Amino acid sequence: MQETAKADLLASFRHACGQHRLRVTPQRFAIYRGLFRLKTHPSAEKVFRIVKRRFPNISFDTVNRTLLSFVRLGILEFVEGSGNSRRYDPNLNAHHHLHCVKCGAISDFNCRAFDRLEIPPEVRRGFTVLGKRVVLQGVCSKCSKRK
Amino acid sequence: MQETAKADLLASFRHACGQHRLRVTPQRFAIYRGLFRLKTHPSAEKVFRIVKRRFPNISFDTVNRTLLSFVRLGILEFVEGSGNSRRYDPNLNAHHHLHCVKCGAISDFNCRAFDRLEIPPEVRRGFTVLGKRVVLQGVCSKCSKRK
DNA sequence: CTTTTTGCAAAGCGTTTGCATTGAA
DNA sequence: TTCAATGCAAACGCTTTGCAAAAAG
Repeated sequence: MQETAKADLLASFRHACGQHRLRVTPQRFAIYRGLFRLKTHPSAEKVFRIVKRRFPNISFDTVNRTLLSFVRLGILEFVEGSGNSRRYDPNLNAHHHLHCVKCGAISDFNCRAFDRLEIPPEVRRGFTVLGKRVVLQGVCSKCSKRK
Repeated sequence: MQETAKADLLASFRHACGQHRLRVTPQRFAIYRGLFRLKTHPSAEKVFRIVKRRFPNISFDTVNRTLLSFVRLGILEFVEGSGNSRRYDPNLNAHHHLHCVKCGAISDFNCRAFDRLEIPPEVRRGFTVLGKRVVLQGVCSKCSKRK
């Protein structure tokens, strides 16, 4: 069962790489696998720590460069963050974000009404829209409690 | 006319500072004035260059620290940006953002329908909403032309 | 007079680059 | 065998911190 899942993942990874003339390396696949286990919006550092557990010799630079490549491939997206380090989002389905202004946490929420938003035609003139998201700024429950 | 505008701006600046026990210094006022001349989403570096034209001795650190203070005061907001340096937004009215994924430019657009979006009650449970914005990712006209 | 703020310098942190070595195709 | 990818180290850019001197209240 687990093995089948892994084989499927590898197949789809090979497919994605093939389309973009990217070589299939064990490091890249380890990063790819690691990403789909995460339900968060990790920084490169975070992905590095996760992948390092299974692949102790991997270097931070490889992780960083691979993440940038994956964005180009469309496997990942950058996430708008007002903080220090760049954050990535492996969830390509329609969803929306909550930004905690205190701790910097980014979490997802779903809302069908938001998904259906129509972009005004004037905006489309002069700007090619690739993605659409509602971002709510505020204070998360952890930070509210911490007072 | 210009002088009146400046006096009004100073009065409102004094008011904002008074409410937060922040001292009124010429540097801070110069930064405050500079911000309201800008229609963009500047980085600290950009604000520094603008303010330095009228206040040549000001240091970058003062600008940087002042911007952070202003965010605490509510004069400014952080802007979600997927890039390198932190960006600020002096426009506190309801508006929405276009992010160019190529050059990192952030521009505003207005849309009454977006302004009126109702936030789902389940989201409000557990998250105190302070701001709401639609963010569109895409390619700006300059980058489209540049091919 | 007291306390905050400024300006400068240094430290810190994340990201990017250059290059020799390794490994995929 | 070729050329891209890796790992390492150094460079870089932006942000933050510490501190003495200057300025605000």
